[in-house]
Amino acid sequence: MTETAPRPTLEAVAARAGVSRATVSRVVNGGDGVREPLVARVRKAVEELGYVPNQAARSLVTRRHDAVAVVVAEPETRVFADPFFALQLRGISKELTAHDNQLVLLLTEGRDDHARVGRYLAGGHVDGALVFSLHLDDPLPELIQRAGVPTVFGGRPGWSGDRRGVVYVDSDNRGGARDAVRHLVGLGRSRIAHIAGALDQTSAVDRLDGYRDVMVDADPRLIVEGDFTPAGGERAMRELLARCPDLDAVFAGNDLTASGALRVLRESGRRVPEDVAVVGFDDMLPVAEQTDPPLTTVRQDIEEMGRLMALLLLRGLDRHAAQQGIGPAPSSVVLPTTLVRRASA
Amino acid sequence: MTETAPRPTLEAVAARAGVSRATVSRVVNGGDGVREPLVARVRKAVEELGYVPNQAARSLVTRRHDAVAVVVAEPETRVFADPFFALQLRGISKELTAHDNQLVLLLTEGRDDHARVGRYLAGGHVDGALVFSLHLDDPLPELIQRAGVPTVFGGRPGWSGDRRGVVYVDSDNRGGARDAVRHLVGLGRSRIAHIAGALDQTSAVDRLDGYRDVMVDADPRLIVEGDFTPAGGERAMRELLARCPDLDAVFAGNDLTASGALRVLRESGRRVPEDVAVVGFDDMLPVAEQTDPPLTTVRQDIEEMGRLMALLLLRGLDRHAAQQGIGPAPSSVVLPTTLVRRASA
DNA sequence: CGAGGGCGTGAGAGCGCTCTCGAGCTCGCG
DNA sequence: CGCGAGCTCGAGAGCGCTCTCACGCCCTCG
Repeated sequence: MTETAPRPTLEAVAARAGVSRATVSRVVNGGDGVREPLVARVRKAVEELGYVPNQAARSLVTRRHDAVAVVVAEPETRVFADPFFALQLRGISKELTAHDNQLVLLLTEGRDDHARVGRYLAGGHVDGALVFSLHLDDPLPELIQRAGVPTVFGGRPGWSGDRRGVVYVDSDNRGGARDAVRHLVGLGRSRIAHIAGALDQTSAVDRLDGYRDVMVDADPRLIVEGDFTPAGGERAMRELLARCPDLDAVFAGNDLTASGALRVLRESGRRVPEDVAVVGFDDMLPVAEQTDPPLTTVRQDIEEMGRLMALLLLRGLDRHAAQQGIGPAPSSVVLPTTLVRRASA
Repeated sequence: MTETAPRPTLEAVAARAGVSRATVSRVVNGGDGVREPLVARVRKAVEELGYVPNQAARSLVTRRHDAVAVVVAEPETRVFADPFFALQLRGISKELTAHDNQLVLLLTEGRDDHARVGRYLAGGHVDGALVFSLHLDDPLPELIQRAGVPTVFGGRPGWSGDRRGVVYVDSDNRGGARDAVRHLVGLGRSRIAHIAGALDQTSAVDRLDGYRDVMVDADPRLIVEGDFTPAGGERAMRELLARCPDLDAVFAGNDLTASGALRVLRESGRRVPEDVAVVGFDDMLPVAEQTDPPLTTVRQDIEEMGRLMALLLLRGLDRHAAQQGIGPAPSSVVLPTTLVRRASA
């Protein structure tokens, strides 16, 4: 806790360099149209005074903030239990930093928080928003749409409203799930179970759909809804073993679920992969590599998803600033997944 | 990606309510000294126009931003591998939100980023900073000290510079470690090993000190430096078993380390806790509860640490604003830990 | 009944910046 | 040698807000 010193203004720099405020401003913002000797003088003055532009004053006139809100709807603590969120955040941070934008983090906690977030976004404090809205019934996307803030969603928003202009970045959950199940089929398995994630999330739904694409007439008893947690995986696996003791493979909705399932399989005396082959989803490294046996899983590049979200948003903002001029309107991106073979299948 | 509508200004509200800008401003900022009928009229106009104050304009004159930077120095990906960071962030977010402050997240990636962060903080874009600086040789604290931004550190900064006025929030790592080791002693164990964290972090050093407090003349071969990861725990455990096959207990630097150690112990045919008792640190729930056997560990309230950091900073800022007037200068806080007994010791 | 003291309100300056506009200069070409 | 085009630069307005200050009103007290 130290004292804040008074900071030099444009005026001060101008005086020191013997030029006008306007010229200093030009130099600070790129220096086009200013002759070299002056540029040098101004740069020197800036350096000597340790001048840093006052962002508030600048925003006041430009109406840009060079700041982006990242909204994480977090009704459950689950989001924090796995590193998913952190990785995505890192990707976002990298991209924003590269474009000199700030990251304003908004974590929501329950319904009343939504209003707060809506107000903040509508308040025009940021140029755009990156929104993680996991659940189908989430009111947040609608709120944001109404706030009129340029937005990119993380994951396909499961959302019944007006879909025009909605931009999102997602993994190819369905395709990845198909690859996983096909892999199991290729291994000669036929009684392939699926532990889904909570089905109010589009990622869980899409993975289930992918499973069904391959297992066209699957025994419905082979499908159980989990919740993307290890504990949920255990519960689901127990139920599956009770229902269908003859199952010979499990496609788990994510790696955490798979880790729980593996534990239960081991307890029950099943050998993995000999008796039951297991495939996960995510390739969450600390999890997938540390399970026993190491997990065969579907990799999605989470950090890249974050990076891309930020990139898409910034592109959109540029377009916005340029009066819809340059380039095509950004559209949603679905990233491919890859199957990573380890020992469990 | 939608259009942004033009937002109403104070002027507009004033016109609609038939009062001056000054009066509207007063109402918006609490309404003291304005008579009831006017207050009501202004409130109505605000409501009808959907007026939201322009934060940039406000900051320009008040020199407050109601925003706090959270700086996470992250030379290693480790920070993201465990939910530690996310939990702390959540605590911070809650407290900031409760005081209507925004959270600006700054993730650093390598040395060159430090300069960027320093510049940003010095730029006066935020009122204060919460800094997680894990490593002893980190230049960040010094940079920030020089930037003159009110700051609270997460974890005791291991830092050779001027310590006056440095405020931090930390767990009682040393005391917690003592409790853990005493517990093992109480269980009748005498060959108690310690897998430390990377010793360029104060938390690791403090825990090691706590271990030494109890094991005053410990066999030095019983101490191995790990790195707070499961893989590091495995490596360390192997080395310990090779060096001291007769060990009967392990105090691991954190839960992740313990999980790795448990795996190696199981491999080597040791029973836990019968042959070797194991205690961890953190009580990281998804980890500690899911190990086999469930982990006895030292709990620290991570979210509370975050909350407290934010609270301390905001208090400091108030004092700052009030010309050092009210209340005592905030000082560092060390939070107590508690031993959580499960099956592993 | 008049003077004095609040209290509530409005006028206006100014926070630090960007950006438009016009003045002055240089240069090229007829 | 003259004139217009094209640069470079400075003057000044204004972004939306807060805050000081002064003015007018009402109330109180002598």
